[in-house]
Amino acid sequence: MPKSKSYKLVAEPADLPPEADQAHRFEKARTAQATALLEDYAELISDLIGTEGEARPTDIARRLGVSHATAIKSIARLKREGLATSKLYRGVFLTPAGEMLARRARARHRLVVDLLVAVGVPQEAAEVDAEGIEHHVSDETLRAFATYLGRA
Amino acid sequence: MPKSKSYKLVAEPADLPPEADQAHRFEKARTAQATALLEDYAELISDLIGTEGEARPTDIARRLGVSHATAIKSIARLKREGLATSKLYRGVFLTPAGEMLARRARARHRLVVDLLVAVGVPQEAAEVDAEGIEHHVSDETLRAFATYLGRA
DNA sequence: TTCGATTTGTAGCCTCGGCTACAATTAGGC
DNA sequence: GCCTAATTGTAGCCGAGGCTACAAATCGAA
Repeated sequence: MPKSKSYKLVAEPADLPPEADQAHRFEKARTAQATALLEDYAELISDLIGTEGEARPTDIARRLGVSHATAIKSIARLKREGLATSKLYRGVFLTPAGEMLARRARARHRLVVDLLVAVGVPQEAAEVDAEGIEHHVSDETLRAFATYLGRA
Repeated sequence: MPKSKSYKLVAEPADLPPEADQAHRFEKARTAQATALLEDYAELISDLIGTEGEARPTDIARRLGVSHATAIKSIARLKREGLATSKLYRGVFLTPAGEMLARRARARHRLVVDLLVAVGVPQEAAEVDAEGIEHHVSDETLRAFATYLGRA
């Protein structure tokens, strides 16, 4: 059944079938989800090193609410991706790439919380929701948030 | 399923160590992610039935940008969860529960897009980001959005 | 009606991110 | 210094959600 012709308001890649646009959005959301966990770990490891002096797997696990085995497995993934390093039975450290990821994740997190609060979301709800939202906020949207908050 | 907080596998804050709060937030984000796919499917199926008269697996797959096999497998999960029905080689339909989920997902999606646009995010970026964000917006935050947009 | 193209479904494989159970190592109390 | 407790790491299981390849059913045209 041929559907009626739609029109696009946005240029980008010339003339794709209309549903490709939608598919592209879902794909974006999926890839964002794939990096979400890495961002959470990087941010947390950075925090722990800053406040505790070191980032130990059990602390990471407790903070994230997962078993230590899960945390260690995820840390292994961070290492595979070149974001962290660690030696056997020693703490975890971030590579420069990991630090950068953590810094950007933290900045994004704060901006999202502040934006939510600014539009009237209660602080606690903002903190909770931001945890899931932050990974899906594009740079463009982030800039708009900063502008809205008067930090352009 | 709705994110009812009536049953709690996780204790409330206040009488817990400080890091439990953080763990609780991460857990919320994880469970939200678990229902995200179901919401996307329900919303899309509802849309397709509305605009095309039927929801066929291949159309669903194309819109979501996944293989038809993946779509069919996910549809099977929707059926397991009591959100959809289908007979062999026939289209997919939503149960009342599925319809409800779709309706709420769509309303939330629109509210998120509108809120983003209202704070200055370009339309196209808002559409893209909302796809990932919508699943992590709590009812409380949603109400704040509605109030902000003057639709309280 | 028959036959090929399309659609739908099945089988099997992969990675990821949970988990428990168990093993190895380190750290602390005595 | 030694022995126990805590920590760290490993193995193996599970389900979710991707994929390809193949099989079965339906549709449509000749």
